[in-house]
Amino acid sequence: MIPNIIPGVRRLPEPSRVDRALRALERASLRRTPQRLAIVRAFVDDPSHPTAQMIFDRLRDEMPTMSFATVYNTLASLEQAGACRTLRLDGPAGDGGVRFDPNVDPHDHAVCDRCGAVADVPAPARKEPLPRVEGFRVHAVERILRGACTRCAPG
Amino acid sequence: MIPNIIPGVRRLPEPSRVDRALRALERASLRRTPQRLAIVRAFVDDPSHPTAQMIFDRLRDEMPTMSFATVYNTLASLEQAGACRTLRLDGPAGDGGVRFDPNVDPHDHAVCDRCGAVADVPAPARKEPLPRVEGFRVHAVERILRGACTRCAPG
DNA sequence: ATGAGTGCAAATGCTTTGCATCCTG
DNA sequence: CAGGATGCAAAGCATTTGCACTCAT
Repeated sequence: MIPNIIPGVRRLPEPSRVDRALRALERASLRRTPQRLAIVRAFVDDPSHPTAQMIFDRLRDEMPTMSFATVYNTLASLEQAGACRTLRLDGPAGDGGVRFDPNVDPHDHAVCDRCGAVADVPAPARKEPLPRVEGFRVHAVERILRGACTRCAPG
Repeated sequence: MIPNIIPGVRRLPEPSRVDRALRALERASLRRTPQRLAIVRAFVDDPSHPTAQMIFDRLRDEMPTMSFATVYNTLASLEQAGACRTLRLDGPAGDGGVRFDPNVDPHDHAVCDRCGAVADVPAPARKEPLPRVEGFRVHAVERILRGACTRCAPG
């Protein structure tokens, strides 16, 4: 079943996303097992940045033997394969879990400090140069936009 | 495991920081107890973004009765009082804990993907306008600079 | 038959909570 | 003496691990 999402609406499955993930699995020489396929389908088009728990819950019905460990393993594999990213963005309202983001294109995250909702925000059109930091080689910049969603702070 | 401070050297205590924290406590009508004072002194000048565990360990010697709960309580109070900030920035090398940052001035964080070290990076001089996001009211932008410290990736 | 993948349960680690006690105002 | 603060231990979670079993190559 299709769970709660916050500001975004659940997009209809885009075959391209599922395909992209499956190709990533193949590239990493990982087998296309029923469990992995189910996990991929369960979250690859979900913009709500679900936790492993949420994904696990979604799959209980259609695949009652699904194991928690398999969810974690698969998500870790997908991340290694470049088919998803992991986030930790708990703020004041955060629930402390790792969240999985099937969107691997560069983008920021808007996080509601009150309800913990997360929304993707397209990266700025003009890409800025990586900042220089002494003693560091910067590979990427991750931006979290903290605030309140209109549902929590209307008006 | 506790990653060490990377580029920064532990600064000598700046009375102003301790004072600022104590004033924040006062403003929040929180008592200046020996435990809180010790906790403040133990991390307020530490740029390594320690975890509660690290702070607790530091205090074991000078205050053997110190309780873990008190460390958490005090740090939560300090955060509420605006005297510190909490971070979760575990990446690939992250150890999963909440980290405490006594620096409440606007700044970014450089995180080493290999050893988990964290360094403060002064915010860019020219401040950019807050990005507009539909369905959100953005209060602040948090930037994490992912990369490798020169200790992990020399040259 | 070899090894990847899975499922179950137990273990781990960080954080929070409950509650009795202590202390300060 | 009332409420804030502390200390201790236990409870809660999310995540990881160990191990036996299954299945595909």
